[in-house]
Amino acid sequence: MKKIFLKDIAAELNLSKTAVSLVLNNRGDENKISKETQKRILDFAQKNNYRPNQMARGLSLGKSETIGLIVPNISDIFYARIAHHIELRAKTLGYNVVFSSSNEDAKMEKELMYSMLNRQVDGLIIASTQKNKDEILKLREANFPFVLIDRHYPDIKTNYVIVDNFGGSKNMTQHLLKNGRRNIGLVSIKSELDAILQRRLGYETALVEEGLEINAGILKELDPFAYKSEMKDAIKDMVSGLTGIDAIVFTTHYLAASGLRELKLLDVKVPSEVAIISFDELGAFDLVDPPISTSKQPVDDIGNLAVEILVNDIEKKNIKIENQSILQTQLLIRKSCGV
Amino acid sequence: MKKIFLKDIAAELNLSKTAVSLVLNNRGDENKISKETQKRILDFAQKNNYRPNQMARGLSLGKSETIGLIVPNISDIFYARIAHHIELRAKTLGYNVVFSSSNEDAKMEKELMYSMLNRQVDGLIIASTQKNKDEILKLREANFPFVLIDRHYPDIKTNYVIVDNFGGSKNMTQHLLKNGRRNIGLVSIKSELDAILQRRLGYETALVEEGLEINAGILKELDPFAYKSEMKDAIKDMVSGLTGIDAIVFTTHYLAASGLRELKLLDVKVPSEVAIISFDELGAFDLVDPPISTSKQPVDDIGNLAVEILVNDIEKKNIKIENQSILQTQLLIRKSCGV
DNA sequence: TTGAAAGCGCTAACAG
DNA sequence: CTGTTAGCGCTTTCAA
Repeated sequence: MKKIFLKDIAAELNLSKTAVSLVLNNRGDENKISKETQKRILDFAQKNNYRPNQMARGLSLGKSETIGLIVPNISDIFYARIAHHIELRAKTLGYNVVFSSSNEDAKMEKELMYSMLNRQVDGLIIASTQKNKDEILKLREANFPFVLIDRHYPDIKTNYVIVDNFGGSKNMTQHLLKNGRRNIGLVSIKSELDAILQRRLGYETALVEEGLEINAGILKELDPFAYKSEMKDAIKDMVSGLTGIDAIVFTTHYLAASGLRELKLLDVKVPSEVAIISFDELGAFDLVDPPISTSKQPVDDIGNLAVEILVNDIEKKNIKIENQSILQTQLLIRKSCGV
Repeated sequence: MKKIFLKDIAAELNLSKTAVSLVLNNRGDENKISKETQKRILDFAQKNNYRPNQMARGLSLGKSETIGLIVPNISDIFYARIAHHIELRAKTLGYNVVFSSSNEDAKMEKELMYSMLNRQVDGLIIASTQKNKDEILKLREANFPFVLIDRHYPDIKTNYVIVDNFGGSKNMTQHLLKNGRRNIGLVSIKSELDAILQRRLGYETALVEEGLEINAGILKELDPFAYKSEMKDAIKDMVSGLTGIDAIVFTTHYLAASGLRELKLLDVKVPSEVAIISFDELGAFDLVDPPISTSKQPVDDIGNLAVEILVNDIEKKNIKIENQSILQTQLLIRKSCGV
């Protein structure tokens, strides 16, 4: 089965490339090409398994019908799930998706953005490092369609789909308070990410509204690339007699998983001695010992919405209106909270 | 910052497009273009942030420097991890990757293959549904570079990177036997996938070699799309007085997770009453109650190897030699086995 | 060393 | 209704 081109089918059928192209792009009627001719073309193309060269098509059209997706790490189940929904939605709308992981590295992210632009993606969905303000601004200036997910730039007007990190985190903390925990610690990562700041703020706000104090001893911020090794000391420190916390809020699922490992190693009883709760979850959080409570993020909505907003921008070109969605998280209470 | 093209920089510098193109592709020396001219070009390109249009380049070159990845489901942590490693390795070798999920659907998979071919990917990495033999054969005939991962077609000679499903599964089962379990059940999915068959075979072989019998009561094969709802009965059946199994081998991580859920609901003590072990694992299997033993797959090696083999084929074009790797799994023993 | 020109495969005015 | 023609942006012979 050898490759067949547009011109081949034109030649074979004694027609012009134009006619064939038109028909194959469903513009036959519109250009008043006889039903009969159309059928001949379609049949022939079908029978010979004609497959247009998308590079040629893209070059000519100035678009690729491809969406670029940049996430910190595709092997993080959270982003993998989002990617899946993005892919599904994109497919139904006629778009492919190329993805890349930035590894939280600003320079890499910038590279990826340009690499994808070079490849003529029609739009970009980015879970940003939040360290490439200039590049994001450039995209905006250039009127290039893009939507930020999970992480946005609070002081730039862009499309974005994020979750209510503040609210979700506050909820989690309030739940612990409601259940009698008074000495609640936070384990987070050192980060400028707004999402992370908001989660911390939600936590702090809940405490403050309850008239409780926050001090360094109960607020740990670990190096995002060394949290596993730093976790032990952090946990040890928190559960020691000095601070003696009775609950911990973790701002990400991997922190919660890692934290629980250390708690077990230290033989701290969860939840009787220390309750824990996590922002976002891993697939098996309900099976863990004890099952971990969580503020669950609506990954499907994030993915679907992002694609819809993006494709709308790509096709309608009404990029002027920023489309900003803040989705709610869902509080799932499990045994790790002690209730 | 407006877009700049090859011809712009040629015009600006009073050179020909050829010269500029040559230099930009590192073929300046080879074509004896003066160092000075080269520097002028490079500097100008750099300063003006020249970005070649990859569609044009690809069209001209007949290749895209893009690898297509087709997996059953990118949100399965197993494939997400592989994807991550594929992406990393591909990037270092100068390739991008487009991915899509087939959802285990043969027709979809075929669609995706062609869609990617249309987009002129230079090669394909496929974790196949194993239901598209004809298409795979066509790829082979066409001498198109591709490598199968995770699942291969046992009766077709192709490149592939898979794991030793039989051995891994046999190991798991033998471990249970060694620890005194005599009535070991299997929970798998109804599937023609060789990987799944091999896992079952490994289990059966271990039993048979021990002189034990296999009967329908201890061998459950669930519908891959309805395993969650079917799991309850399967488990109930196995632990009932009639069959009274004392251990279960799960052939996938999601089956293990789901099975453990049901065991808990039925108040079956793991591992004292029933030990469990899983082929492949979820991120939190060590935190689960009890921590689940597993045959861990080397996702990094799978990804890296696949890319290396593929790129080698793409670039060296020595597609004649099939490169077939069967990697070993790693048995991780945790509490769910009772030791 | 350099440049003109053809061509990759497809689309889209425009003229007939 | 159909065909001619001119690109899309880049690479690459081939001749100068």
